Amino acid sequence: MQVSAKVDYGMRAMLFLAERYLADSAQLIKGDAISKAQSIPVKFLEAILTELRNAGFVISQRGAVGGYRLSRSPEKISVAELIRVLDGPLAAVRGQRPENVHYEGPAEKLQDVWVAIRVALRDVLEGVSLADIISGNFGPHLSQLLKSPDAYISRPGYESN
Amino acid sequence: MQVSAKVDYGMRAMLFLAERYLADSAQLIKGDAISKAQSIPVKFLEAILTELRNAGFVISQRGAVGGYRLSRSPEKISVAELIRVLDGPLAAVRGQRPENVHYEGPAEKLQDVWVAIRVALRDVLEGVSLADIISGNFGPHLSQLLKSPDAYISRPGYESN
DNA sequence: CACTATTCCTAGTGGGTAAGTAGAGAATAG
DNA sequence: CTATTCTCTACTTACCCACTAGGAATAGTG
Repeated sequence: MQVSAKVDYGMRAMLFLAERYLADSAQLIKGDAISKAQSIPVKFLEAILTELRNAGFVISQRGAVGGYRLSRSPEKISVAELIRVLDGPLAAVRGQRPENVHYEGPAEKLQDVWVAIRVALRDVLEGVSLADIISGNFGPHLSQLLKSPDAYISRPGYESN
Repeated sequence: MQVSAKVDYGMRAMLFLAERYLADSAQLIKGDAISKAQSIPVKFLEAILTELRNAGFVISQRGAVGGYRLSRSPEKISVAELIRVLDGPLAAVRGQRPENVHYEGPAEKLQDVWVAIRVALRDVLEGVSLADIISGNFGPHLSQLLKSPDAYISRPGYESN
C-alpha cells in the first residue's frame, strides 16, 4: 500500500479545510493559504482540489473573495472516500479488482488473501472521518490497532543487500 | 494497495513450488514448468525467482537437471515476507515509512491512520503462510474478514464522473 | 571431452504514470 | 473595470514497472 503524494496532500488539505469548517462552515479558504500552511505545491494542490470538488466534497468560488470549503461536515467524510476519489480502489491486483482475479491449481485460494486485504483496509478507512483525525479520537477498531506494541516500528528483512 | 505483477507472479510461483515441496521436498522444478503452469512470462519469472533466492526463500540449481525448490517448508513462509522482499514495505507514505512522516496543525494525527493501515496489513499478511493458501485453511482472523457480507463486492463511488 | 539443458547476469526498451509546472481564461466582488 | 482567485488545457520531467535479449556459468550425460 503506497500512499501517493496526491492522497497525502489531499488528506492534509481536507483536514485544513475541516478545521476551518468547524469554526465557520461558510468561510472560504484560499488555495494559497492551504498551500502555505501545509507546504503543498500550489498548482498541484489546485488540481487536487478540483478533483475533490468534482467529486462533491468541496465547494469552490472564484474571484477576489473566493476560495474553497467543505461541502459537508467533517464527520461525514471518511478517509476511504477520499482515497477512492484520488487514487481509485483501496485494493487492486495488477490493476484488477480482487473479486475479478482467478487462479489455477495451488494458487486458487490466493484470491481470498487479496479480498481479505481489501476488507481489512475498509474496516480501518471507512471508519475514520476527518473530524476523528482532527480530534485524535479514533474509533475502537483503529485505537485497538494502534495499541499493537510494534505499531510504530518497521519490520526488518527487505533491505535487499 | 496495488498488488504488482511481480508480487502476483511471485506468489503464484511460490505456491506452485510449495505444492511440489509437500510431495517431495528435494525435488527441483524447472522455471519453464512454473511459467507454463501459471502463465507467467518466463524471463520475468526468472528475475523474480532470483530475487527470492537471494532473499533465502528458494534454492536453485543450474544445469540439465536444475531447477528451483523452496528452502523451507511452506508453513514457515508468510505472504508478508514475500511481499516485503519483492515490493518493499507493506505500507509507505510518499516513499517514507509511516513512523517517519510528521504533519503540522490539523493533520498531526494523520500519521496514526497510516500506522494503523500498516498494522492492519500485518495482522492479515503475517498470519498467512503458503501452506494455508494451498489448503484453503486460513486462520481465524482472515476467515473472519472473509465473512464480511460484501467482501467480494466492490464499493461504488469513484468512477470519476 | 563434447553436448545439452538449465539457471544466472548484465543490459536495455517501451510505455505508462506520478509529480509538478506554465499560462491563458473565466468568474466574482468592490 | 480592475484585482483577485479559481479553472482548464497543455506540457514536462523523471522515474519505474513489466518485460525482453543474449550470452556466461554450471551441471549432468554419453
